[in-house]
Amino acid sequence: MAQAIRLRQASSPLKASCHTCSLSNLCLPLAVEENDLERLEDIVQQGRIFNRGEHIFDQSTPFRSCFAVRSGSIKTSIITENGEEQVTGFFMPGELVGLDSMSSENYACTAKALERTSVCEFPIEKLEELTGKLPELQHHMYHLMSQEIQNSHQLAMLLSKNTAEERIAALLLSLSSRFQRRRMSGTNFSLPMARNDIANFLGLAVETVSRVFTRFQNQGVIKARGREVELLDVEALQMVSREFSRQGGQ
Amino acid sequence: MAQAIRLRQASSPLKASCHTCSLSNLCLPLAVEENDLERLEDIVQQGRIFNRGEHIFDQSTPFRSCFAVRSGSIKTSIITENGEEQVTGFFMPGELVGLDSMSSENYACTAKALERTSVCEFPIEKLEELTGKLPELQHHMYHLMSQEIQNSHQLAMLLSKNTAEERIAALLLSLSSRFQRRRMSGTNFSLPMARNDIANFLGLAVETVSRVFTRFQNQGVIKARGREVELLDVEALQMVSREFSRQGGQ
DNA sequence: CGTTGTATTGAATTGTCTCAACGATAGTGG
DNA sequence: CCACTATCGTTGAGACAATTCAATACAACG
Repeated sequence: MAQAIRLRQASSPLKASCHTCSLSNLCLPLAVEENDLERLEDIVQQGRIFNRGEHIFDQSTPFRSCFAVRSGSIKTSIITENGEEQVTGFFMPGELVGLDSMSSENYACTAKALERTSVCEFPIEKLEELTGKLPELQHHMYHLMSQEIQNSHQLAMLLSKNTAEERIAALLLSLSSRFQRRRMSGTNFSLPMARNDIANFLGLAVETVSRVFTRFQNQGVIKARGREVELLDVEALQMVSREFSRQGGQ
Repeated sequence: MAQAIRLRQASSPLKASCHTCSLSNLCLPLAVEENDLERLEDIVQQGRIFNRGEHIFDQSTPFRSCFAVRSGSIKTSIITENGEEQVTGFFMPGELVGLDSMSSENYACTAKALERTSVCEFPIEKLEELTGKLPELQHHMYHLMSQEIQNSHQLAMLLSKNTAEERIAALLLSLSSRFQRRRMSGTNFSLPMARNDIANFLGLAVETVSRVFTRFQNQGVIKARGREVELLDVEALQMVSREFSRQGGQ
């Protein structure tokens, strides 16, 4: 008892304030009734900070928690038997990382901070227990996981049918809309990831990514300097990204 | 009351017998305690049969149910804005279709029977309700969805980094192991899908698929006649499928 | 001011696609 | 049972997008 009180007090300063979190409309709290929010907050460990390059978790280590990005950004990747890396996703604030590991004892991928990043941790047993009690939350979990499947299908589609230009246009637009969701500029942002990661993620050579960037720039569609990107002609990008199958019919 | 009894009686002959189903070790019953199995059986609609080419459900129609394949096989695909088709998966007996639609009002893809196919239907509201009551079942749902995410990542990887030969070898091995799971021959089976579907799924041209098949055949790795396939040298296929990155190192 | 990692640019190579023709197979109706 | 037709699968030759290899430019950092 006394211990319970002590714990509660001790964790109080660290305890999540989903109530006040600006991302609550994107993250798990979205699904939770105001009066149940405390129960979610009770299981969250909040405020862990990772520096650029640090691992949030590692492939093949015991799967314990899912993580919500609070600020910064994360890349997930799989290391194959050959030692090759495959980037499987980029995660921005409000997005949940680790859903692909819920089928195994160990993490299915490695999550790495692309910049100084703060996360909220949801221990999986507690989360599962809670979703069993809160149907809305369970529904939301299904929703998120399903979304992840769809995203991955979209990616597979992009990789199997689209040209380098189309893939990069699609990525830029995806990032753009994700920035916008957070009420940041959708046309003027800085890429959290290196060219290398983009290339890997999109199944291209780094050189190709570079070439496409400059090609877009020459066409006046974007302005790029290193990681700093400005989308000058969003419509053109949209054209490009869905303009496969039709030949040249701009 | 009387109605309840009537319903129970009426549905009795159609009611699922997960108890006796040979696929219960792959499907949802896997996660359910013996004494809870009835509750799962209560929500299942079993025994719907579809002929080759018939749609189990259609993209953009209201999402109502997930389906477990009982016999036969299913392909799922997305139709893009351009009218292009993208095959997103093949489903064999014991596997669950529709998980990618749980984030939306409507089905995210179309499911089509590749041959005469029998399915069990799980209405989604009832399923969600039940998973809220049976933690093991909830866990299993998370497991399946997570698996689906991983599969899709694997596919993305295959599409982005591997050659035509590697992709096809991987597909053949995947099918092989899925046949084996059902205690069927893993080296001698007939492909449920057309070359066209294989090509679409793997992001290749039909011609390329054809060429690789004959190449494998000339190398004595497989024997193929139409959809009938025999894997003559499984190890060679395994070599091929994971032998990217290393150059020429047979 | 080198050093290291990251990004860009160029030239040559190649795997896969496209286009096109042909063969095989299955289903249909006379 | 045999054409007839449609669909599916195979094979060949040329084109092209992206890769690979190689060199250079740029930025951050101790």
